[in-house]
Amino acid sequence: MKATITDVAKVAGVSMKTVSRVLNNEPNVAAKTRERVLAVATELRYSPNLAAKGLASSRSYLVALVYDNPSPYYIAKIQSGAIDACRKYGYHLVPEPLDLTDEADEASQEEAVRHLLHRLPVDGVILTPPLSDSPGVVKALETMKIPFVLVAPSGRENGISSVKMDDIQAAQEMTEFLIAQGHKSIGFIKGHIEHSATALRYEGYRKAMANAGLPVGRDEVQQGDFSFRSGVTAAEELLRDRSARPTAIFASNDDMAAGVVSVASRLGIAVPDDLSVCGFDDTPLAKILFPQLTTVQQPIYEMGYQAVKVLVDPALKNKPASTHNLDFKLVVRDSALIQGS
Amino acid sequence: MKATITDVAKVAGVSMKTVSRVLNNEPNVAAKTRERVLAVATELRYSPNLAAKGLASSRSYLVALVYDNPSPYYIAKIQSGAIDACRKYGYHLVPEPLDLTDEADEASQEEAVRHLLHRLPVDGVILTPPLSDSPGVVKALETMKIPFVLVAPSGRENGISSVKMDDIQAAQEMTEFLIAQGHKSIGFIKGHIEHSATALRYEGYRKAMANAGLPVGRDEVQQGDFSFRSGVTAAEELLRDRSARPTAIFASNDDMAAGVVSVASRLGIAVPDDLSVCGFDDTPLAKILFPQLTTVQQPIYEMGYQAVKVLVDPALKNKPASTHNLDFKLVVRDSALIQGS
DNA sequence: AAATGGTTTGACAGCGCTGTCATACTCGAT
DNA sequence: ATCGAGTATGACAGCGCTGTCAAACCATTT
Repeated sequence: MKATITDVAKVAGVSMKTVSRVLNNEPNVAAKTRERVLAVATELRYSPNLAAKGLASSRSYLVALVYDNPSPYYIAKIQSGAIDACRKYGYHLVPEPLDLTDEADEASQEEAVRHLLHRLPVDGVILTPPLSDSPGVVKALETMKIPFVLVAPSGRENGISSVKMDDIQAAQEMTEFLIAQGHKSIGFIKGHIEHSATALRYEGYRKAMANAGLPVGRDEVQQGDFSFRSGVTAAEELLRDRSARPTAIFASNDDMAAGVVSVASRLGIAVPDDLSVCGFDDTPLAKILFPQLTTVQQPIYEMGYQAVKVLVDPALKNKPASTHNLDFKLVVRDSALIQGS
Repeated sequence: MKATITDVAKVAGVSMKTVSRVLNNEPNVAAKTRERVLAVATELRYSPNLAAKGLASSRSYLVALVYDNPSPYYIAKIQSGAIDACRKYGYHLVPEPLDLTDEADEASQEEAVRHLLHRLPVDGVILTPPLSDSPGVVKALETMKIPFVLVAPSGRENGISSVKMDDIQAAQEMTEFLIAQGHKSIGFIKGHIEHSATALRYEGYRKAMANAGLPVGRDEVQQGDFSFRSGVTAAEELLRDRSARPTAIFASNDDMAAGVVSVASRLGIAVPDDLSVCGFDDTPLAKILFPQLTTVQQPIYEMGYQAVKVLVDPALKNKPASTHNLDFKLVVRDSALIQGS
């Protein structure tokens, strides 16, 4: 049924070891031999047994994606990128949700991770936010000596590899875009206090406003929590004063931007004619909404892909920790259209 | 660092095999011995090496979730249920997206699956829609003799295990709910022609209408394709005639229902006062929309959980193929509220 | 006391592969 | 022709575990 290395070796008339060398692209094999082995392997439909490989080389060819993220959309995209990368390198991805809500203190978080990874010996771990900011989780991985990568961590952890996006820069560019449209009074809705992106996006907004010499009034910035409902509340506040309301609102995620749009339509404020609205994240919602949302597209898929690469690519593996900054993209749609176009 | 069975055996003063027996809950071990071994195992923080176990027993303790589904939300939920079940049974879940868009004919689909599963020897495969209706994929699994379960297949495949939900019944109950609200003219928007659920949901609608003795006018049923846009188009058609429009619209998924709601608000038709709207699926969108959508909640998580159970639970494994019908739930929200409440 | 049948235990091989190390082979320089 | 320094190949053990089968043990029954 399923061919083994021994079978291939026999048919090709070489030793198992040589077959192994060919299959793993090791050097020191004559071109002719390599060719022959390869031919036999495909003919016999040979495919390696991961368990045996793993046992012999004490590697598992498995990468764990550890997450504790409320957004299935975000995880799905990361996962999608990670799986594609895994396939390229002959690895497999094992998603491991980790519920830390019950583990308040650092020590028990550490224990939870340890327990999780004890069962499955993986060659690497990808930590997604908010886990990438959890000291307990990071510590567990360090003591277990399992290589890991942080996805979108907030701080500038040194000595740890990470893949991230420049939230500050993105928020800044989005704000600059609005300013370039002629807006002078731009409302901002902040995200959940505990989420690391919140501060970064706000900083980008402030920077852009400051650079343009535009004052930011106290009432122009509202606290939200990334939920639709908080967007509604914030928008009501922002749009309360008919005479002095902002001409644009930048919500720091799409859900809240959707809240803004819904309030605007209830109040009879036309978007984008009377009010431009921007979101952040480019969730599926952004395209479903009417009008469609101008937003920032994060390189989520790419982060997943890159994370795996950092872990398993022989060229990057075992190298000193590296930080990979991936590019975002401003997606301009109807909710904050270019004026006069 | 990591203890092996040999270590445990030595410390406990028994043979490796006995330790193995204890750890796998095999019978014929003296209670006292079992206890001692267990104690040593925990003391040594022993945890089995999956690769070695797999190699020796020619099992992998891995279950593949094979999908080709455009909806990340659906997959995420299935996956979540499947992972939880895997954890319970000591297995792990490996998601395997399978892009069949390039493989038109059955034979090449078969080959694609074979290739996919050739690399990773899994103990079972979960097929999600629309793959659960693909003859090529099913055939590949059959010839490879890999146990598999179908999630929400359309037909009544015999000899194959499946977990499903009764779409007909659900659509029927939703329609009956609307009828009970006093609606006599209920519009229906069908889903994508190629999707198996489309016909089932439509059938449920027709049944309910027929049972209530309500005629279904030609204009009352529109063809959609599960997209927001198609919901918009269908709603425009349904609501075109001001005088003879339906008082309720049942869209066969939430995205299309969202389309209906947006058209209604554009036309100044109040939901639910002038028009009740229902969806199907209970996607996150349903709660974000204003008004929130009355819809059908599918047991997606449960299907994932049950699927793994069928595959790995010793009590169900190797048993004749079984079909598991899981319960749906009508979620009544503002878009089709109970009258007068 | 011997025979019976069941329970408990262990010795050992081997799953399919890779790491290690020894051997054989190649070729340019002497 | 001879040597040395690679380059190419193979023999073999062993990764950590389980399946098989035989041995030892126990409590009955004759």
